This record gives sequence, C-alpha cells and structure tokens, in this order.
Amino acid sequence: MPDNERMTAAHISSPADHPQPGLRERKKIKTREAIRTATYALVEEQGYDATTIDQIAERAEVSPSTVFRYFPTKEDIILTDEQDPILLAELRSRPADEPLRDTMRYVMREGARRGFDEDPEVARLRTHLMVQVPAVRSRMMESMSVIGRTLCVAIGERVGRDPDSLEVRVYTMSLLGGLMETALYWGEHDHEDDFAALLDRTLEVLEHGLSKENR
Amino acid sequence: MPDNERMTAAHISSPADHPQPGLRERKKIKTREAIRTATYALVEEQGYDATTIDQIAERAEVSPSTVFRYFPTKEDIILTDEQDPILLAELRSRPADEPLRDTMRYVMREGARRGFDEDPEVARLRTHLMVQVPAVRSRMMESMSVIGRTLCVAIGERVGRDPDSLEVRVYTMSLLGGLMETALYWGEHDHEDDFAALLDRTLEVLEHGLSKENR
DNA sequence: CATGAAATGAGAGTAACTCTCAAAAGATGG
DNA sequence: CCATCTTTTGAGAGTTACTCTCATTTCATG
Repeated sequence: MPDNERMTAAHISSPADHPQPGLRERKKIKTREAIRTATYALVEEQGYDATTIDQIAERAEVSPSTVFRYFPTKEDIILTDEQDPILLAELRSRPADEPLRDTMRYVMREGARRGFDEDPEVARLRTHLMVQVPAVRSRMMESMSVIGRTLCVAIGERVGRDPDSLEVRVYTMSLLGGLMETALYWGEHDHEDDFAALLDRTLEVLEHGLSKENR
Repeated sequence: MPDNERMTAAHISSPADHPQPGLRERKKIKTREAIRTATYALVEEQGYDATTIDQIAERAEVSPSTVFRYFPTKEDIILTDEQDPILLAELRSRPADEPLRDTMRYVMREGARRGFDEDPEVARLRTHLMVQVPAVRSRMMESMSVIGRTLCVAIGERVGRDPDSLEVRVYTMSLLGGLMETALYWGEHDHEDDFAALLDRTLEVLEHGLSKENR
C-alpha cells in the first residue's frame, strides 16, 4: 500500500480554469460536491465512525467505487478542500522581503476567514472532527507534513538556505506544529475566541518563547 | 470506533515491578516480545505492507486474536516501546529550575542513546519505517500529540501557567514538532550524523529562529 | 453521426480490526 | 494434590475501508 502520493488526479486542476470547461468537468465538480455534502450530512446525523462509504455513496447517488475514485480515504472527504492550493499560491506570491511571521500570520488568517465565511456549519463540524476523531486528526497531521515540504522550499528561498537543511526543516515544522495546535485549540473551544487574536498570541510565543507567569 | 484510549492494559505496569511476578506475567512478556521480534523479522524480509497480521501470528506462534490483544494496531507493534514511560518519568524527575531546553535536550539524547544502544538494527529499521511508511509515521505523530498533553502539564508547572493555555500548548507542540523533524532527518540520513549534534542545532533554531544565510 | 476517450458501476478480493464464546492454563485455598 | 476460580487464549464469524478488473455508459470531437 505505498501511498506516498495522496493527491488524486482530481485534485490537480489545470492552471487555466475556464468558467465553462465542458460538461464533463462540470459533472465532476458536481459529483465531488455531492459526495462531500452527503458525507457531512451523514456524519452530522450519525457520527463519523457510524457512517460508511456505502451510505455516502447511496446518498450521493453514485457507486462506492466512484467515492474512492474521488477521494483516496474517508478522512480526505472531510479534510480536502479546494482552498489549500489557493492559499499556497498566495503564500508564494507574498513579497520576498516580508518577514516570515507576517506572511504566515496573513496566510493563516486568510485561510481561517475563508473557510469560516464560506460555510460556518461545515467549518465547525470539520474542526470538531479534527479534535475528536483520531483518524481525521491523524490524517490532518500527515497532510501537515506534506505542506511542510512545500513550505520548506518557500522558506528556504527567502532565507537563502538549503530547503533540506536541518535548520529550515526544524524551523518549518515547529512553526506548523504551533499553528496546528492553535487551530485545534480554537476548535476545542468552539470557536469562541477570535482566531486572529489567537494567532497573534501564537506567533508571540513562537518568537519570544514562554515567559514565566505572564497573564 | 471511539479509540481515544490507545494504551492497552498490558502497557500499564503496576508501579511495584517485582523481578519474578509469577509465571503468568512472565509469559505475557515473552508473548509480547515474540510478536515484536516476529514482526521486525517479517518486515525486514518482505516490507511493512506485505506483512500481514496472520503471518506475524503464525511466526510468533500465537493466534491472530492474541496479536490484537497485545497491540491495538499493526503500527503499534513497531512503535510501542517499554522505554517511553521511563523517559517520561525521567523528564519529571529533572530539577524544577533547570531551563526547559536543557531538560529536553537531555531527555531526547537519553532516549536516542538508549534506543540505539539496545539494538541498533531494530532502531535503524524502526526509524526507516517512520520515514517511509505513511501509516507508521502517522501513528507516531499521533502518539506525539499524546505525549504533548503530558508535556504540557510538566511545562505548565515549571513556568507557572495553566497547562491548557494556548501559550503552553503552542510552545509544547512547536517544540515537539521540531524535535520530531530532527528524528526524521536523522533517520532519512541513515543516522550518519551525531544525534546529539543535531539536537543542539535544533534547539539553537528553536531558540533563536532562522538567521539568514548562516552556514 | 461515428469513433475514441474518459468516467462509471458492478463485483470480487484483501486485510485490518471487532466481538463472542468455549477451551486451556495459571493462581489459590484447602 | 486436587478443586475451583480467574485470566488468557484460540477459533470463527462479521464489519468495513480500500483495491483491481472489466464491461458499460457518457461525453468529446471531427
């Protein structure tokens, strides 16, 4: 089961995305969406573990095979998102002389804002699943380490170092570790806090460490 | 499948560990060891994915049911270790006024040294699996986040802060993220580097960030 | 409309886990 | 040493995520 490549063909959209790319493409998008909404609905009704692929397929009105053609694992139905590549592109397009912290702050904020504006219900459910279902959390961490690779390159460029050097990799993963924990914290506390504020506190800690008995 | 509790009963050894705790206990330890060595041997021969639980059971001369009684998942056979609780205890026993970085440096070094001294072959195989097999890496990350919970308490105590505060959690997870990446780096490079030296570089980065075009 | 390509569905197969229940093996008191 | 109680084990059936293959359908194109 050598599945280093998690990305399905369906994930990679060609750079030029025409508004009307033919019936076939439109149908694929619709199927994808149907599977996702079916999953979210079922999970909300019965919970994650109780929801089987067959049920998802039935409600989405596709065959189980098709579900797997669109998403490599059950967790990916929940975690995958069209926005990730957008965010990565955005990260790359930031001015090269901008301090890394500012870049990350911006990108993270943007990601949270979009995800939440688009559909608050889904965002809520999703983060709850990240917190509660081990398999989902685990999958998220894995995708984090994939993103880490890309981030290393971006960060390596900026700093003028080998992206594969220990230093760059450690820096990147520690940053990501902190950011992910922030997201989990946010989800655990039912999104009561302002995410931007949490992010600021996080970046403060990452930059200056833990001061004793402050706050 | 609500499996928040990953620890099997077999993992929790009573505080008073007698040297001869009766035949029953001794047999359990032997069975556990048999399953582990069978697994390592088979994985070395045929690779991780190609090795099934049935094969493991057969070579260890137990039933498949028994394998699952001892280890909740296949990945745990490889990752679980009697040393982890020892290391955690050691961490707790460090002087309270020792700087955190020094503590972590010490504990990590100690862990790597022991694991490697004990059985270099197994240690090598294990880290390679962490690097190469997604499921194993993923499971390791999960256990990292469990360790993180414990670490938060320890760190919270030292710093005099709420262990559940965002600050402590972010600090802890970013630390762990960096440390794990160091371990992965070490494994990826076939343990050519001196782990202690890598650790020092890691802690330097975590403390002072990435300086531009140094080295 | 005909031909080629891509997407789908159906179905069989694998393997990791779970659960249940009866048999076996160690512990314990007499 | 034996009888009983408890723990561990094995056997087997069941579930489910995921894989692979092949025939059929559906869209694209000239």
